[in-house]
This record gives sequence, C-alpha cells and structure tokens, in this order.
Amino acid sequence: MTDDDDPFNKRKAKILKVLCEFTKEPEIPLTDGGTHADLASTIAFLLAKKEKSSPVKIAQNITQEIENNPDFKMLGIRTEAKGPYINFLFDTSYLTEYLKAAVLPGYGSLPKKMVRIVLEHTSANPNGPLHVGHIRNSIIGDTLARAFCKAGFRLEVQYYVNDMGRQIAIVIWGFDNLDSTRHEGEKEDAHIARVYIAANRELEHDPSITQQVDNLMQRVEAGDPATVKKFRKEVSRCLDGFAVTLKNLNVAHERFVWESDFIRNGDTKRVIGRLKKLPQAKEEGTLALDLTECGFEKEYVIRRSDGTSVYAARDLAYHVWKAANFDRIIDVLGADHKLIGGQLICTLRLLGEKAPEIVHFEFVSLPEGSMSTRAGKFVSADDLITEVTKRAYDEVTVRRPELDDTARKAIAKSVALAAIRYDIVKVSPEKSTVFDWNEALNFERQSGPYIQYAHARACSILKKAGTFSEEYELETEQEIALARQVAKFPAVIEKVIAELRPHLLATYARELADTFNSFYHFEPVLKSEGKVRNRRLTLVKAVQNTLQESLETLGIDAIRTM
RNA sequence: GGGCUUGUGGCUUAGCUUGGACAUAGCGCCGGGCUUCUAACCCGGAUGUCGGGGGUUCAAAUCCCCCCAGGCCCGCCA
Repeated sequence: MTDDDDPFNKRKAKILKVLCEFTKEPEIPLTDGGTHADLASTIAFLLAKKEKSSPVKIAQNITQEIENNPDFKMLGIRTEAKGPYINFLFDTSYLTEYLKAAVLPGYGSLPKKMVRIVLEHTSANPNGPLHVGHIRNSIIGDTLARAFCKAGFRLEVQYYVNDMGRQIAIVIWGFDNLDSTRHEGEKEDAHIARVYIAANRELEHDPSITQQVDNLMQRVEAGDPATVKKFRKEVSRCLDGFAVTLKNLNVAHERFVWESDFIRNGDTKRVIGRLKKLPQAKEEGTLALDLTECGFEKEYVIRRSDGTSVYAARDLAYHVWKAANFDRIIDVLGADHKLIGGQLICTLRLLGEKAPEIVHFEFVSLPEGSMSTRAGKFVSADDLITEVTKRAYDEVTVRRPELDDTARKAIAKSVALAAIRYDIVKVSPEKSTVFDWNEALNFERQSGPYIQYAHARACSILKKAGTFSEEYELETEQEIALARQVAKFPAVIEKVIAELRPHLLATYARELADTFNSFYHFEPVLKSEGKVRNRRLTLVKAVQNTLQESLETLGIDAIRTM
C-alpha cells in the first residue's frame, strides 16, 4: 500500500484540499478527532480573529459550505460543526478498505525502497555478560531493525566490537596473572566477568599494575602478534557468550565489526591524516579538534602524545567506512554517549561525510544504585531469562495441566521472551528506569504475554470456526472500534521509523489487544449466525493477523495457543 | 560550575517534536462477572495543583523564561 492510496491519508488529503480552497488559509490545522471524530479542524479559532466573528459561527458556516462536497459523499466523509470544532466522520467504507488488507499476510508492510541502512546496536564491551542495561539497547535496536524491514528498507545490523579498550587489557592482565580457571559449566562471558572483577580488585590494591595494562594496550595497537592473539581469543569467547544471550532474546546481527580492524587496515591512520588538514585541527603533541563551532567547549582528542589512537579516532574510521557503504547510518547508544555522539557527528560533517542518526536511551539502574560490571553489580540478561522462563513455566503448568512437558516448555519460552522484550520496549527511551523483578515477572495487562494471549484467543476462535466467507460490512460500535484500531497499524509502522521510537508500536499492540478483549466479551462470534458471524470472523481474522504482524515486529513469538 | 535529560493519582506509565473539546493505561484499593468463543480476561467505582512560579495565546501537560528535585555527561578511558 502506498501513501497515496492509503484509505485514511486519501481522505485526509481531500479534507485538507477542500478546507484550503474554501478558507484560502495556507496552513489548515487538522488533528486526530479522538472520540469525537476521525479528524477535526480548529480552523475556526484561527479565522475568528481575522473575520471578527465567533468561532462557533465560523465553524457552522464552513460546515454548511463544504458538507455537500461530492468528493466527501463519494469517500463517505460526513462533516459536522460541534461548537468551534469542525468534525469529520468517516463511514465504514474506509475501514472496509483496511480490513481487506488486514486479513492478508504482510499487512502493514510498506513499499520496498532502495535505501540501504546500517543499524548499529548493543556493541557492549566484551568484558562480562550482557546485563539488563545492555539489553535495553539490544531490544530497542532490534525492534527498530524489524520495523525498518517491515517498512521496506534494505538493512544491515552491526555490532561494533570494542576489542582493544582498557577494559579488555584488564581482562587479559587477569588471565595472565591471576587464577583464571573456568568453573565447570560456566558460561564464557560470566567467566570473563569473574576474571575482570578480580583483576580490578587487584588494580585497586596495587596501582603499579596500571603500567602493565598500559603496556598491553601499546603492544596491541602496535600489532604485536602474541598480544593480538590473546586479545582476540578472550574477546571471541565473550562474544560466544553474547551470541547465546542474544539468540535467546530473538536479537540478530548480520555482522560483527572489530574495532582493531580499523587500525590494521590503515583506515584509522587515513582518517587521522584527513583530520590533520582541517582548520579546526590542533597538533601539539596530541592531535585534537576545536569543535566550538558546534558548541563543544572541550577539545576533541584524536591521538595521544605517544602516537596511539584513542577510541574516537577508531570510531570515526568506522563511521567513514559506514558512510561509504550505506545511505543511512543509525546508531543506538546509551545516554552516556550523547556528548561524544555529538562530537562524532560534528567531526564527520567537517570531513564532509554522512553523519549518523543516533537513538539515545537512558540508563537502567538497580534499586540499590547504578550497575557496574567492574564492581560485579548487575543483573545479567541470562539470569533474567532464566528466572522469567521459570515463572512462565509455572504459570503454564497451572493453566494448561493437560499439555505435555515439551509443549509447556515451548510456551514458557515464548512467554518469557515476550515478557522481557515488551517490558523493556514499552517505556520511552528517554526515560531512565529502575529494574524491578516484580515488574519483570508480571504477565498481566500491559505485558507481552497479555498481547500474546489476545492473539491466541483470536487463533482459537478461527480454528473452531473452520472456513467462512469474508464479510466486510460492520455494524456495532464494538466492531467499528476494533476495525478502527486495526486500520491504524500501517501508520504506526510509518511513525516508528520516522521518529525512531519503537515504543509506539508497543503501545499500539497493547491498545489493539485491549480493544479486542473488550469486543470478545461483548460480541459473540461463533454463536452468532449468518452474515453477523461472517463479518465478526473476518474481523477476528484481521485482528489476529495484525496482532501477529505487530508481535513479530516487536520480536515476540505470535504463539497460537498458551 | 557548564551541558543534556526526566519530573503526569500511593507506585509505574502514554500524550509533549506538530498547543485545542472531559489527561492515556496498568499495578494497588473498593464492588461485580467463569456449566457460555482460552478469566494471562472483562465491566463499574474512588484516587490528578500534569514538580513549583511567571510569560505567550481565544486556548498550555504540550511553546518560552526562572526556580526546585533526580539521572547522565564534561579523560591523552572505552
């Protein structure tokens, strides 16, 4: 479905055109009518001043003049003045158009585009397991990725592996100098965290170790083969651990890009060469940029006085590479990266390169304070998954004792994933949150399982119904309210990718489930007869499909029974 | 100290970019509903100075200014 033949947009455009022609105003206010109407205009307020008349009268006048417009008749648009507001109410014909699309697979997909997007998310340092803060990044990123795919974009999702940072050097020092035997059954990333935490403890007692860590960092930047090999080995093991966690979260990356590759292939050197030539460059031992023109007071250091590069230099090289290979660059980063993200964008612009669009999300903390891998203060994603799955299994066992263990486990796994992903994605990214076990383990309303449940209900009805002939004439208030909700879906996908805000989809899916549950309790489907039965079944099918598409875009299994 | 950001019923939260008609929902609380399409559900009720103050406007949770409180950032770390 393209924008022009979208049933809602088509009507909106027509109303705008008519109002514009009649009032001669360049800007016509036309907003969502809420419970009053499909669309509403407050143009009367605007004209009241100019015409020195009351908004109520003006609204009445305009309504009288335009209500009989033949195009309005054809499109099923009714106009009414309600006080100073001009309301536009659509008859059910536009809903029919949506429902016909909504019963088909792929509802909500937008036309294919040639734009290539690279989306980077998660990119956590490989010095310990992913925790509940990191997976906010993963889930926002993965949901965005799914939304972009649904919206027809060509997409590559990348994980930027920081394999040459100080943290990794500390890990390597730990493996070299401390008892670092892996415990039986211990996951790779948990093992690395244990060594990392122990090494940090040593570092606190004995600051002279810092020198040894610095040494490791210099050797790895110089490309010393034995050191590089050691770094690679432990980082790879940590990534193996991440892979398990990410798979359990239904999160996928197409490519892992290693930071050190940008040293080895000369890209970092090349970008530093280009930066040196900028008028903003200052070379006095260090190489730094003066970014005051972008509002940054502090200098942006690119190269240390000992000649080694800092993170910023490698990150610039990475982004120059992305810019060369993709049309759009999107990064999902924590709020702590706001300043350096701004500096990165500013610098890329100075170089004449494409700059990334950055989605920032605020931090997740624990009730006792902020999380820290170094201090061992975090709730790992693995622990979260284990606990939520256990809880889900107990719940399924109580509700569906007749199912065999395999079936119950499969449902529990999907329910747990839904609970975790939804709980995280539903909150606006700009809000900092405190991790709460009670919330995480709650499967009631405003949860992922709640939406899955509505979907399973719809599936159950359709299964019992067997075949039926589709019928699109709607009658009752509940039916219309539900169809209206279904109709919003393509616009929601559009908005999610336009504003880079995946939580809008979470809100939408919950509202659709709410409306369906209400319908379910008031309007019998299988017990009604003839045309009524058919049109309600058609509606249930549309809801089922829309919920399925919504859930899949949220990375949640649309299970058919639970 | 400077910058960014958040503040919405007891708790959590939508709406804020694009100002408009009774501020969205959940948890908890009170009262109802399972021999009836899956009760992970539904219906009804109580609970709000939209952090505080000022301003713009016919109209402010939404825009502007000041203040208060929390979070994050301000490294030749990543």
